Amino acid sequence: MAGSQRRGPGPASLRAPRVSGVATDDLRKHNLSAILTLLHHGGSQARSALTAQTGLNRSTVAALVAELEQRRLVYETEPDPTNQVGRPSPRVNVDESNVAIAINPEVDAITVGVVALGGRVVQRIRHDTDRVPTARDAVEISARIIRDLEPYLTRHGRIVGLGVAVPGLVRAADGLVRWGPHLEWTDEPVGAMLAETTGHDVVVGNDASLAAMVEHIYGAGRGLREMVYFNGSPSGIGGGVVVGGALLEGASGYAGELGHTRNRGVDLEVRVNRGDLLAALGLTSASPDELELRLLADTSARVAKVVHAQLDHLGAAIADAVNILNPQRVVLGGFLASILEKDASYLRDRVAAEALAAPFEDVEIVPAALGSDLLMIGAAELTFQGLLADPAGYGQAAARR
Amino acid sequence: MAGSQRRGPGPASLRAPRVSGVATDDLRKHNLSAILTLLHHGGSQARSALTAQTGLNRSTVAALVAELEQRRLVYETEPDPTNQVGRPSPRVNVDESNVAIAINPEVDAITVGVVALGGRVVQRIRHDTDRVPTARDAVEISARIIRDLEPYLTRHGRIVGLGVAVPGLVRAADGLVRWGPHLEWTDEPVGAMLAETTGHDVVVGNDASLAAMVEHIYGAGRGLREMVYFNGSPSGIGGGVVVGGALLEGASGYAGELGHTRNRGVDLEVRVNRGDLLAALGLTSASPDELELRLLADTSARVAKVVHAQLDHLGAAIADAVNILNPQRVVLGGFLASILEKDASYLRDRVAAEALAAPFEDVEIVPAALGSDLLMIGAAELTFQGLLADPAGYGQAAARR
DNA sequence: CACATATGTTGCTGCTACAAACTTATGCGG
DNA sequence: CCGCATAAGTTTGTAGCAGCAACATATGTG
Repeated sequence: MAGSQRRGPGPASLRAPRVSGVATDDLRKHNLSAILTLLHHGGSQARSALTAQTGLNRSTVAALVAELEQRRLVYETEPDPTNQVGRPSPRVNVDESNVAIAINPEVDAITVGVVALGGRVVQRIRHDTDRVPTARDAVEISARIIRDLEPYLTRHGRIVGLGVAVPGLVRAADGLVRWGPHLEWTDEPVGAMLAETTGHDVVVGNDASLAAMVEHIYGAGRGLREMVYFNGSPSGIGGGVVVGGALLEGASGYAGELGHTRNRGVDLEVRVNRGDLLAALGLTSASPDELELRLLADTSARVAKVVHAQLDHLGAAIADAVNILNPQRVVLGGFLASILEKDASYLRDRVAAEALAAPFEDVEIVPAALGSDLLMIGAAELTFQGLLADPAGYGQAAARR
Repeated sequence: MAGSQRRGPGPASLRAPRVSGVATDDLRKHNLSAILTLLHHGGSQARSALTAQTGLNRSTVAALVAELEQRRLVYETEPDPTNQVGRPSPRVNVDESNVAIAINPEVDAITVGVVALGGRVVQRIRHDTDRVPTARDAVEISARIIRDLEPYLTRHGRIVGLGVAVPGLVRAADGLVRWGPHLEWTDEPVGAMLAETTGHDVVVGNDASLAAMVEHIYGAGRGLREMVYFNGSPSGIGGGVVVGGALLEGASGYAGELGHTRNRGVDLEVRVNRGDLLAALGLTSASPDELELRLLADTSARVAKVVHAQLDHLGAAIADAVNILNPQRVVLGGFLASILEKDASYLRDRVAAEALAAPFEDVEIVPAALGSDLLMIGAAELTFQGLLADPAGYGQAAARR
């Protein structure tokens, strides 16, 4: 059984030739998807809660949950003692034996994780490399780790697929890494290589976009329809945009490159960068937490000046995003969260000065809520999207092969 | 019968508390909507073409068209002589007796138009004003014109509603005009006022966003899923963004303000403006066509310099949009189309210099395709969206009242 | 212990789209 | 001019889906 290789966010089928009609079986598919997605994103809950959220009849929900249970995607347990009148409703849980394998290649390590349906990171293996890994290195290292994990995972459940979070531009159509400046990758078909080597379905996405998606689903952007995410990492500024509750992909999957907006003739990430902060603090390296602590503890004018200079540029970039996209919330991750915490009102004033009043009124600027497992969950989420979109078809397709 | 007042683009129902489940009647609604939308946007066509495009069974399409016909939204006519083997398929036409009334207030005139389902502008009345109209002026003038038109329109068909294209920021929730700098309007409830006065449903939208929508449906962005539109008018630069085939609204309806991106410390529309072009050409005023002709005929270095300076800034703004949104096409309207035609390769080079290579590869930069009726069609389109989203429910609701 | 309340369960109904069989209208080749 | 191939309309019956009503069950309250 050869794995197939899919595009970035979202299952390939949604890209298929647009046919606008909808038949009765699409209906079932949609409702199964709605329920499984509610559980995957919202966690275990009473069946009656699903009834309320979907707006479907309770007999319909019972039937749908039964089908998902039969497909080993969820299971029901005894009702919680709720101290409420009325018959208690059974709890519906996602079946965590369905897992995705997440892969995140970086300049100094390859991290491979196992993420259960529902979003819990079950396992996480970091393989440090002594040089910047080539695409082939990354594939071989991950494949080796996966080979070791696989027997255990398939004995207790099934592997839905592989998801890769890459710091670089990923072509949606086929998961080709067009350009990864820090990894020095150009046009590397990582997805195809991994599919070939491991025999699993593979999806590939941009790391910051995936982080945006995860903050949207589980973090600081939860429940919002319009959100913009900026992430500051040692290697630059990445971003992601959520529109209408879904990650913005663009025509080819490159959308969301907020770090490369040309703010005053140069890229935003040239003016706003982690290195200058470290230098101002007199450090050569620091963990994200350490940087934030030192930054908040520092009271020197020199550091304040650097932070304000960076907030000026960041503010302008946020203002542009606010004018163009009119989001409900702007979420800042990485060191951008740290400089936000350092002087939030200054940043807000800078944005206010450059954005239009009306869209500015509605926007909140907040730090990211999630920590280090963000990219593992994001890569896995990419993989789960196919299953979530068609819970019935997915199992069938796998069985038919 | 009192008219109700709705938000900007899109029918209010879609904003209702998100219920994710879908029942059988939603299915019917969706398929009726799909067929009516195909006809409204694609024009009259053979029933068999609808079958092919929807992917539905031909008996299903026959039933759906019959229902639309019974609701007087479409009618079938004799098949075209196609010179093809096989039984000819009847032509299905939108029923043009369903009309929307479009209103466009400007600094020197109020234009009211009648637009038929299908997008044809049936009538267009321009009322010049001797001063910049207040919101009340605009409402009274339009209401008077509508009162005169109404008997004729209701005798032959029905008025679906009123659509208003306003040069300013419009709050989606209730159609309030938050800020219209050139009209000098602030927080004017034009929609509510018009609904009150005329008794019709009213929807209000931003003029440039509506223009973007129309270029997307009928013009230079036809069939695309991701498109960005910049419009250059005497009063500034407006914009609109199409994402996933739908106009981007943002959290409150203000999205798409591309003219106010802060390119080098000032708004784009300060650096790129029509006045400087006229001045360079030694003109004080000119029609759009005239400006374009003079611009293309001119060979002076002075004009070339002004054009190139403007293209520099426009190029940077387009590059930002390309990096963030990764559109398939960037469409330029108004005088922006004129400076594009003047030196398209220069603009392309400017964008190339500032945008990332990958998203730049996929983008075309083209002039707008549609002319002066753009805003009439756009305002009407806004009105038709409710009908298109639920062809059955719409008629019913009106009848029930 | 009776009652109100909320939910699960069961059997039936209506709606929707589909499939199959048949019919009709056209072009084409002899 | 006729028969055949083709493509589409039409008719009739069917499968699947969600909803609904009636009944059953489990909890809290007075």
